[in-house]
Amino acid sequence: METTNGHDKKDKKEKKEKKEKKEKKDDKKAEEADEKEKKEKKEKTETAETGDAAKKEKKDKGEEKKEKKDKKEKKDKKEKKDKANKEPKEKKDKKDKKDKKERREKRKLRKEQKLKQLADQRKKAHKIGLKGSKMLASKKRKAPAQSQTELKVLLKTEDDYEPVNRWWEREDGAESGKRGAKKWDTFEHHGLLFAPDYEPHRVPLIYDGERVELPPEAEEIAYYWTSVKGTPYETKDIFMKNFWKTFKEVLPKGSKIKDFKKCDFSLMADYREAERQKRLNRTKEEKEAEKAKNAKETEWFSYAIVNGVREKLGNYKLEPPQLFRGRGEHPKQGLLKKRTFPESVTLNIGETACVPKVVGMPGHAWRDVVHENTVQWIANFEDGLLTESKYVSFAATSGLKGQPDMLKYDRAKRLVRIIGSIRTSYEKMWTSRNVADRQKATATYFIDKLALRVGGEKDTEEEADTVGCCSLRVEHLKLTPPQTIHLDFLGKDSIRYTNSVEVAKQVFDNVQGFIKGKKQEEQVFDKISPADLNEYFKNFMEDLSAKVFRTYNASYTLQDELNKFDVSKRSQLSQEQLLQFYNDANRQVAILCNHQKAESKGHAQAMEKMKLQAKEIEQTYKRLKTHLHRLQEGKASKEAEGQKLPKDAEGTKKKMMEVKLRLHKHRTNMETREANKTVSLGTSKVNYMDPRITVAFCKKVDLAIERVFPKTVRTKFPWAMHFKSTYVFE
DNA sequence: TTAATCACTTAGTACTACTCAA
DNA sequence: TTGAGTAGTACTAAGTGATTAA
Repeated sequence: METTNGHDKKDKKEKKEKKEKKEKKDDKKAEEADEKEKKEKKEKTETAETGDAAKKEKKDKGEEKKEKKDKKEKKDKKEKKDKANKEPKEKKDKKDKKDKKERREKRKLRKEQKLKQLADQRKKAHKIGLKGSKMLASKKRKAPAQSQTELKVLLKTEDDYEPVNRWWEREDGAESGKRGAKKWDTFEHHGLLFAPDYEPHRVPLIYDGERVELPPEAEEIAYYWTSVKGTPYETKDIFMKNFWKTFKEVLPKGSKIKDFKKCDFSLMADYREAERQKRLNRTKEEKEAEKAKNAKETEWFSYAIVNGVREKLGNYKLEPPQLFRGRGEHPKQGLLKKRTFPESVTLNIGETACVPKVVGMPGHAWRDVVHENTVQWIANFEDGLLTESKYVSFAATSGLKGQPDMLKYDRAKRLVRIIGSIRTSYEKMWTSRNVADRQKATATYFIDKLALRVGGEKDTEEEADTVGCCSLRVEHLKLTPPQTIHLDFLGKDSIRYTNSVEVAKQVFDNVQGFIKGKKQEEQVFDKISPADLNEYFKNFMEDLSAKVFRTYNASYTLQDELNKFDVSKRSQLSQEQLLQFYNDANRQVAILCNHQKAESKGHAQAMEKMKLQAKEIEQTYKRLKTHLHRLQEGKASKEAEGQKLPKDAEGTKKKMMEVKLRLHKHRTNMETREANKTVSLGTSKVNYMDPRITVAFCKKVDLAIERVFPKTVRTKFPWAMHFKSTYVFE
């Protein structure tokens, strides 16, 4: 048990007294500093305003008042201090506390007054500024820009800024970023924004050549169908079948609509298109006004306050009803994803916070309200179709998302240090007598070398049939001796992965052994699951799992590619060329992780056009070359006039250089476009590559960070921006 | 021990606003 | 000035991995 002796008590008393003295001193200092700042700011502001006599008088009067006020305050303070000194210790302590509180409140009040005063001044100054500018305009416009700029600078107060939430500098960051850790003590938000009601348009459907007006319920489903017009869903069998099933269910009894093929939705589709055009044709002002109106309406919902700090939310708008657009061969695509009502929503909020009202849905109520401070969601709701619940959480720019994200890159960085021992381990294990161990080692090899996802089990009746490493089937592999494996399967989002790799001889032999005697639809790694692999990884690092390998691989590859940059040639390169170098590195990562995108509609056509343009440029160059020869032989004058060619050899040479450069630029452009036609660079940038590597590279070669990180990415990684050019991912 | 659930990250698509060359 | 192409962003589907329940 802890004990306290007399000496300790004395020490404590002394310390306490010292502390109190210090606090008093600090309070006084703070007050003085406040006053000084106030005075200075006021002086500056007022000087900047106009400087005319009337204003000065006001200022003088104001100062007089302020001085009187100051004196009074000082007098009050002195009196209190004297009085306090005379009082007994206990009373004095109480009194001190009370005084401190009072002082705090006074300071707060003064601050508010100051802010109000400054805001008033700003309003005044704005008026004066306007007046001033008009006056100046009539008087030869004497440097109006300068005086106005000054006003702007001086009139900014703390009112104009929100303190930066430097969550990455918090000492408890590493702990609070972990899953299951306490996220908040106080937590409030305004609930969710429900999707607007469907508004019937009464545009008929044409059935078998006849116009049929549908009841609102059926019209709504039919109208959703027109939203997939022009997309691949329109012609997909599962989608059509499921839509028809949904549509039939809402048709009135005895409806003559019996056959999907006889349904013509074109009038509705035209109506949708007309509405879209109407929106597109709005004037700039109309668009801006609507944007501002929407922003005002949604602002209320878009932030939460976590431990007193404002944090941006992500998907606070609930998903509107629509036909489900599952990827690949998802068995449920085309079915209706129903509207979400408050009765399907559970809110998570601080115990002492006000439970937000259900806005726009009179008579409805939240399903439940909970106070879970170990999770990062503000609400969860049942999906209107799938048997899962979805979460409403914070934006990627928030601290709550940023903290674990930052830890993710540190985890991948720690993997760099132990990857050697992991490789030694699995290379030893791949010859084990135990099949499960051999499979574990071989699967780890694929995850390590090819950055494959781990590949969990899936319910193919509810989801599309896609696979990852552990769920690979015999049909997905082809083996070519001595040691090449061809992979061809549909991965996440039904994106096709094709790759032919020369693997280690032992890996080749193992895979050959695993698939021997198995049917095409049987699993290659039938003795292991993702959980087994993750358990194995825990032997090397407490928080290592299969997905860390992808982060590690992406970051390592990026750094490796960027290291190829020859700094000695830096001065010869433009920002465009530097950007291209970076994007090439980024592309290597995207290819490794198999990040794809659909080829844009006009790609082939655009490429054809570019090829023609390239030919034209080539011809121009040839023509110039011939022209130069003729000029040198003294024959070219007539042709030069007809074709607008330069009149002398020097001019022609100069023109030739220009055309050559243009051709080079054009060809590079074509190559890049072709190389990027199905490669998506953004996914690895946002999710996989350690941002510090990019920041360091940009600083090293003097490439503007905005060229590689758009605003959203920059605000997602504020913690990475201050790293130096010497940062290394190792 | 296995399956189900929960909580989170990763992913491509669709749309809009912006940019730049013709 | 226009229109094609691109960048940026909102949206939401589809993964992973830890925890809980059976």
